[in-house]
Amino acid sequence: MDIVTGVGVIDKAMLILHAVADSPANLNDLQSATGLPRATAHRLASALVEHGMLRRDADGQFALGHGLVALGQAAAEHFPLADLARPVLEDLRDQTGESVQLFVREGAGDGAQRRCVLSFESTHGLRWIVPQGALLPLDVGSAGRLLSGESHRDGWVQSVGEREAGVASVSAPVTSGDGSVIAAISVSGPIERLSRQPGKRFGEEVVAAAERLSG
Amino acid sequence: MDIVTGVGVIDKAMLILHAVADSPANLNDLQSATGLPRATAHRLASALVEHGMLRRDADGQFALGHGLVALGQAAAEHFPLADLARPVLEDLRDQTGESVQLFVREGAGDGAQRRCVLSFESTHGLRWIVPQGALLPLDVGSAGRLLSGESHRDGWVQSVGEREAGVASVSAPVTSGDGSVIAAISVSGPIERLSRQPGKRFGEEVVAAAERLSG
DNA sequence: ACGTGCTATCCCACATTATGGGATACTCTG
DNA sequence: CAGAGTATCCCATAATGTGGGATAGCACGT
Repeated sequence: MDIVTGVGVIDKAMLILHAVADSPANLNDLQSATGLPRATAHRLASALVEHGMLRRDADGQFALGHGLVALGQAAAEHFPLADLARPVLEDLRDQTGESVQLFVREGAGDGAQRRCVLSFESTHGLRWIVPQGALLPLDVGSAGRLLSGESHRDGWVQSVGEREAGVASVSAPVTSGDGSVIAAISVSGPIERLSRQPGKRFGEEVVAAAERLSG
Repeated sequence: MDIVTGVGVIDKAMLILHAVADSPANLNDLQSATGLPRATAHRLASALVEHGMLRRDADGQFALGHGLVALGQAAAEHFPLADLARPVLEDLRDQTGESVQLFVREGAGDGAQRRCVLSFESTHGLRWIVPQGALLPLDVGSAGRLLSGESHRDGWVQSVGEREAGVASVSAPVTSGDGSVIAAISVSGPIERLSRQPGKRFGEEVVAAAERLSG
């Protein structure tokens, strides 16, 4: 087995999925991308094909399968927040002209992270992009600190050049009926435009958007 | 182990995913839906949560995870045919007023099936619905027989009450540059509207749509 | 407050399951 | 036809996942 022992089949299967996620891959690509032995990679990939998580494309390469898009759709349907948030975020993006995102906390305890569920890009030429589905750390960035429980005096939290140099952001919490934070809305862009006090600049707008969603 | 021995971890994981796909489920639901022992279901589900394929919702229930929507999106991006087909199918639906679908063959040899990649519903009150992502048999239904290699003299294949009583359909092949069949476009609806010769009624339209996509 | 029924989570000896090195079968290309 | 680059198959080995049961946590009703 690999140097790292104690990894389960599911972990290996996920390695394969993510290796294929970027672009279709043949067995050799899989092997080098995952570090798995050929036979193992082949067996797992074949099993995933059987279940529609992967497919063989015209060239015989492994690509993400159609079962995955079906499951992905189902997943989106079972998460109504994203649908509700779409128009709100779009409005916010138009108001501010900057990139806006919706983050949710994901994972337990120490390994917790935040996931960008929704992302609309700034209309400016110089724009800061967070891809949908991206996983970001929980301890840096305004939305991250917000989701990790940091208090927000004015309804928002800001950060300047914290997670990424040159990027500033303001975030506000989306709360459920009982007041618990279930998500965070974030406006982010270059410091040059957001200034060193992004909260002053866009705090009100972000909070308003977050409140439209809360409840 | 279960009565059915020889099933792999991945198969069990997929059981769990599909059990959750319909609606969020707690551990007991999972247990009865999958037939897996509690401990096993719990361990696998937890592993899937770690990888973002599942998540714990507000009630602690297992639901489809955000990682899944990200992968699903990526999968859709890597399958350009679906995007190209969208406007074509929409036009076809408007022309015919009936439900239209795009099918691709999936799986090898004996266990081959067809997957509905795209589905637009008829505007009629009485409509025949094939959900996106659905897996259908390859040996019945016009699109099924088409994808399993049946010849199509007039450019289309029809079926009447074959897979489902009361439902008729016409399908035409989408071919790649070298003439091989890579997908099938299908118009289907109640026999009352499509008649017992759906090919005569909508054959031309389906073939035209399929040709717009081919190549 | 206490018991009761429900659930999620953890533990550990066991053997079923996945493993992976290597042999084989394909499929192009020159 | 030789040769390189593939995918696929095989099978002895042991590492992995298993699952019965024990524990912990939670919510409700008496």
